[in-house]
Amino acid sequence: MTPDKRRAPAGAAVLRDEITTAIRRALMQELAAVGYGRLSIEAVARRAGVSKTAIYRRWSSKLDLVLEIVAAAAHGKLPALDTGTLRGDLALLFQAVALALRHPLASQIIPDLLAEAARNPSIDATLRQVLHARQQEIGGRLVTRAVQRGELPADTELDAAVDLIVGPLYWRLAIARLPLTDGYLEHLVESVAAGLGADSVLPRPREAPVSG
Amino acid sequence: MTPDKRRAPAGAAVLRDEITTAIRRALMQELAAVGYGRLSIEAVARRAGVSKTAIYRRWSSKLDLVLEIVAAAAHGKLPALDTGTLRGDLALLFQAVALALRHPLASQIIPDLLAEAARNPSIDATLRQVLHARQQEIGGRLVTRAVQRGELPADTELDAAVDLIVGPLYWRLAIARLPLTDGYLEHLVESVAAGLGADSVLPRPREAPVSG
DNA sequence: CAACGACGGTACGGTTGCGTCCCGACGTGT
DNA sequence: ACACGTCGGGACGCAACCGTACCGTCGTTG
Repeated sequence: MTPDKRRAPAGAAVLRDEITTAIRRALMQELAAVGYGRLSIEAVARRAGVSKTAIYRRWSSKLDLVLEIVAAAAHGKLPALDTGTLRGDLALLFQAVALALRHPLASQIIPDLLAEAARNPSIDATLRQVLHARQQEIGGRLVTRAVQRGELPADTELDAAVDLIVGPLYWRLAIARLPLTDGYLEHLVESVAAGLGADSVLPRPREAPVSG
Repeated sequence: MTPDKRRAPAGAAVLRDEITTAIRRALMQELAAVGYGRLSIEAVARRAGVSKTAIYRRWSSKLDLVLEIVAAAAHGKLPALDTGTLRGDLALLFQAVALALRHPLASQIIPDLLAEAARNPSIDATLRQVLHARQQEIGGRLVTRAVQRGELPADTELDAAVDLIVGPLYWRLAIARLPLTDGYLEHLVESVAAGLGADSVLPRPREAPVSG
């Protein structure tokens, strides 16, 4: 039974959005600076200029805090990504990924959380929802359309295709942290397209995909 | 001036190898269990069944400990890797990488340290020595030989080639942590070879590489 | 066989972070 | 204008860890 509430929270008795935002930003910065392992609520509160209580009123634990905020941050924009050609789609996707991984925060937080996911089931589940699943979806659409156009063989395995698409760029930007030289992305488009089984860049009519 | 030493350390006054080994093993396990961020000397000592003093007598700090042990562990074996064909070399390399990343310890420690390297210059430098440089070397030899054989174009960029070779498999095994299905490695060999610019698997005579 | 001397282990103070409790401040609704 | 009730902030007890100092132990050397 829910007793009639005396009054709805109002006035000063309501969570201030500015504080919530400050906590979110501070969390991202702390996460980038020290990683999830060393992350402390106190440091987040210090950096945000708020009290620990302000945080604990909003999230029940450090894990809750990270999961909610990271998931929200990753729920951002997903590109439409339908340029009409496999190479066009790849180029657009790579540009989006490169842009995202340019963010100093993202390029430090993402590898850190992915590593942490190997030992923390909650983080693992969250990342699979907001990262891997999204990649599978984007990659799936990209591959499916390319197959329908006849650019890729019909028996293309989505799983392996995603590895081939995502792996090299992620390796370079997030792991090796090497610069993106001129023309690298364009070159990568060609390499990945060829690796996926697309015809050479020179337009050469392809036979119909295996029927049945 | 160095006064004549009374006596060389001997007997019980010498570091016991068994203790050193136990510390090494415990460090790897702790590193895998909690990551570098949370790593504590006390936990390593507990797990090794030794005292903290035993650790501090051997290494001056947590960073020293990790750097020395990780570098030593990574200095392991490097495959000869010269099978006579690009695809043979790739297959051998992938099998070696897959084997290494199967080790539960390695697959947890490596991503963790790579993420930590983004914010710790010492770790970054060490990993670049023992990982990246080695990859560049192996990849360089692999590509160079393939170019000499005419399997790859002469203007192949080593940098991008390494990304393409290492990225997909690392992504799948260490980041996405997906299983290695039957035939995956063989399939990956073909994809990467094609991505690098090799001819189709069907032997088709290639014109002589660009002369000069 | 006795003395040497560094070993491993325990104990210690200092620091940091967790999670909670209490308090004065504040803006809205009656 | 007043009462309401949650807000943010500071303080507290508890726990873990760091790095060091001290102490008894042990195997080798002379």
